[in-house]
Amino acid sequence: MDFAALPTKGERTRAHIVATAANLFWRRSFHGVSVDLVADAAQVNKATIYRYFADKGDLALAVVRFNGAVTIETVFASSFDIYSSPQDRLAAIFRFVYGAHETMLEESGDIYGCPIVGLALELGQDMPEIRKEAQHIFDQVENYLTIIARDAVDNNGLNQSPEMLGRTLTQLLHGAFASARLAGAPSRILDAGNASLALLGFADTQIIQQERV
Amino acid sequence: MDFAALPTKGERTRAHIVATAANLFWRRSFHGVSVDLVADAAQVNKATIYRYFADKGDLALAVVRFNGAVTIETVFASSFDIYSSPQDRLAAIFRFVYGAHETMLEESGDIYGCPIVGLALELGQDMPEIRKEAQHIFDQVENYLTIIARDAVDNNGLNQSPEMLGRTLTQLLHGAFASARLAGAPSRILDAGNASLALLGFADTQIIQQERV
Amino acid sequence: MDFAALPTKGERTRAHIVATAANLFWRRSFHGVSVDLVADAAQVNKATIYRYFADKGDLALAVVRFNGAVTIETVFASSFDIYSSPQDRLAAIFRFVYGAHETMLEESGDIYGCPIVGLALELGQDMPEIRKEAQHIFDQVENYLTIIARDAVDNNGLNQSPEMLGRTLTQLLHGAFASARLAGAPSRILDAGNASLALLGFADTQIIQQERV
Amino acid sequence: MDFAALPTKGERTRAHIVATAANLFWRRSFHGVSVDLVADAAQVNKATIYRYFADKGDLALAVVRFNGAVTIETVFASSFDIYSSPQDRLAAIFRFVYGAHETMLEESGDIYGCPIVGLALELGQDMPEIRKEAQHIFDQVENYLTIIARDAVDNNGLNQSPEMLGRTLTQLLHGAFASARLAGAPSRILDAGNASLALLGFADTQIIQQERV
DNA sequence: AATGAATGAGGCTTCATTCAT
DNA sequence: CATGAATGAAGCCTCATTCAT
Repeated sequence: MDFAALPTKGERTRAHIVATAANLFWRRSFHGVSVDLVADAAQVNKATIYRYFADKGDLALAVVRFNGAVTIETVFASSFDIYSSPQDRLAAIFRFVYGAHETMLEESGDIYGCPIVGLALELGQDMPEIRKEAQHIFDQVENYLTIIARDAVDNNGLNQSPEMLGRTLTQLLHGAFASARLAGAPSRILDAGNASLALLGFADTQIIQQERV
Repeated sequence: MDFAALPTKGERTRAHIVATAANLFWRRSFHGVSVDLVADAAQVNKATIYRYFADKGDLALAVVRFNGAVTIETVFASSFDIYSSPQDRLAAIFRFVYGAHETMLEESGDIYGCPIVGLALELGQDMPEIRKEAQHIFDQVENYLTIIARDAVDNNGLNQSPEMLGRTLTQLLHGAFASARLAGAPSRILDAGNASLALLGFADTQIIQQERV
Repeated sequence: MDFAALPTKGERTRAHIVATAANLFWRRSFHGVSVDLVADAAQVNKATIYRYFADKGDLALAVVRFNGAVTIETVFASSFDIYSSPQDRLAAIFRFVYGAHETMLEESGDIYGCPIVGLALELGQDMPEIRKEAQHIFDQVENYLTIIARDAVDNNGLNQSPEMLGRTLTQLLHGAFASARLAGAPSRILDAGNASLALLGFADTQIIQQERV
Repeated sequence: MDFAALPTKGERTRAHIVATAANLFWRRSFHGVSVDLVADAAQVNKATIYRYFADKGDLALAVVRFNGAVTIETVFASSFDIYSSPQDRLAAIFRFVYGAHETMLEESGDIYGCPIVGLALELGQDMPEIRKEAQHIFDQVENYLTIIARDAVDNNGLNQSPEMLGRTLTQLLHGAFASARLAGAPSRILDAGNASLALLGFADTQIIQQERV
């Protein structure tokens, strides 16, 4: 994510375009954003975009990969780095997602749903690679959540398979995004987070919004 | 849904256009389907579409309403009509959704996700009415699921609020669609269904695919 | 060519587009003319062009067919209708081509070569249909010229095969267009015409420019 | 044509670009080849091309000159060097052209027409210099063929002017290229060659394909 | 109630060309 | 001498929409 650190100027330009497009596609969908608009927003000539991406779909694929990398890194890996108990990790993950939604709502007055699923739904039919990529990302997510589930099963002596619990947690996370977007309410993320904790036997733990500056 | 029963020819034409568009938008997204294509598929002149709908967005709104009505009627109301116990009702709902996914996969080789959420995600930004409508539909869904949760809480003596459980069930259902679509696997619906049953304390009950003709 | 006689309005529009494009492609080559320009020249919206032609190449194909039909009809068939002796027919053909070149030069200050060969050379590689069509047209031309050759062989007792003579006449006609275009001189058409007559044993006959109004 | 012999590296680079472009323009026409493609094919940076040529048209002009020089040298001058009788010279010229067509067909599965006329037809309108250059080249060709015609007239006592015969031979050569390209048949070159010999009174001589390795 | 025909705007992509290194 | 990077203009095509019948 540290563009300035990228070796060549070209790679920096490319990364800048991807980040710009990621933001736009997230807010307005793939078809709602023209290549012209991406170029304008990135302050780059349209032809420059085509120097780095074969076509608009190729850009979308790069965006999905970018979104996936950012998500895994900043949400999951970092929660695992900071915390070690399953309840802390899970709470951290949902706290992060919730915080992002709060910020989103404040800054742009709206809530946009999961940027990976959004693109995958819109383009999945025409671009199988995009769906493959999204699937791959959520396999990773499920892996993280399954680890949490396994630790919870061990700690709390649940008699459910960690794998199934991991899958359920993943689906709940999907549902959290969808319902937050439809209702326009970040609190739906908290609902899903608390339900997830309850599911793993941490009924006492509640996700509480951190103070944000 | 029984078009032939509609009084005037105009109403039948209109309903036919909506049903055709619903199918196309579902499979290929809103922007992936041109008005020309809808006209061709419905075997209707393009100008006829504009006789019944102010613009393409208006058609999309009608499609969302249509999808909502069909879903509530054929999935939720009908499950409630046939069954009375919470576990039977829940199982029936998921069995229906699962069956629809199996059929979808067989007939078109792919799985398309929730048609209501799909349109809401794609158009939510530009057409608030559509998101409102989708929200309204899922409020009804949540109502149905909350009733089931309440009965389960009563039956099984759970110490969770039916409202929160209803919400969680709704989110799990959202997640079921998303994950089935990404993975291309109808079994994800069964996973969510069984998790839902477990959540309500019906760990013994399993949703099993009915014989289909 | 009588557009007003075409049954439907659509067919007239289509024919008008083809005729306009034929003229432009002839003067400025296929790639030298944009679809926008064709639309402007035909006083038709660009989208209207795409209502009648799948793409620009499809329009070029229609143009080649049009050019072929016009050529066969106005040059060859009509010369055969009016005259019956081989030398009269051949002279009429070349007189017509020569006259067209003179007019061209007067009206636009330049000479454009054969519109069929021009398009075939430029597009033959990417559009085999176009070359096929051009080949078909010149097969017809060769047929006409072979008939003339056969009659000449009979009349003048030449000991060459009419088929080979027909082919040579066809090649000379090709060369006449090329050399007239390169030199910017209509007289090259007369040269080829007189050489053709000589070839068939009509050394006395000379093609003379008719008085033109 | 011996690039390695060129004094400076720059001249070699330039010559290499011209030769590469000549080949591409020949096969795919001027507008069908982008500067990018020329750069790729020549394994040279695009900016390097603009170091040696003012613009793409300038490159085309260089290509026409190159084609002309190669043609005159390898086909006409060399035939005149090797042979002295008119029929041998003419036969050698057509044999060469025919052989080139056979090779072309074998190596690339297609036949491309005269590269000089092709460019002149496509660009003649926008670039008068190119047409001038092409005209100049074919004046030289006509000179060579007129010399052959003159010798034939002397030898065979024909009562036609060598100049007119030279012109006819030139036009037949043009027609040979055009008809070979349209029909995709190298044999059309032989047809024109034999017709040319017959025209000069060498009815007995036939051009026969040489054994090629 | 329905249709064939037409349109303006805009989308995606590519091109020839130049700049800075 | 050569290159990686960038750009403005233009090209082809499609879309949603309307008109006249």
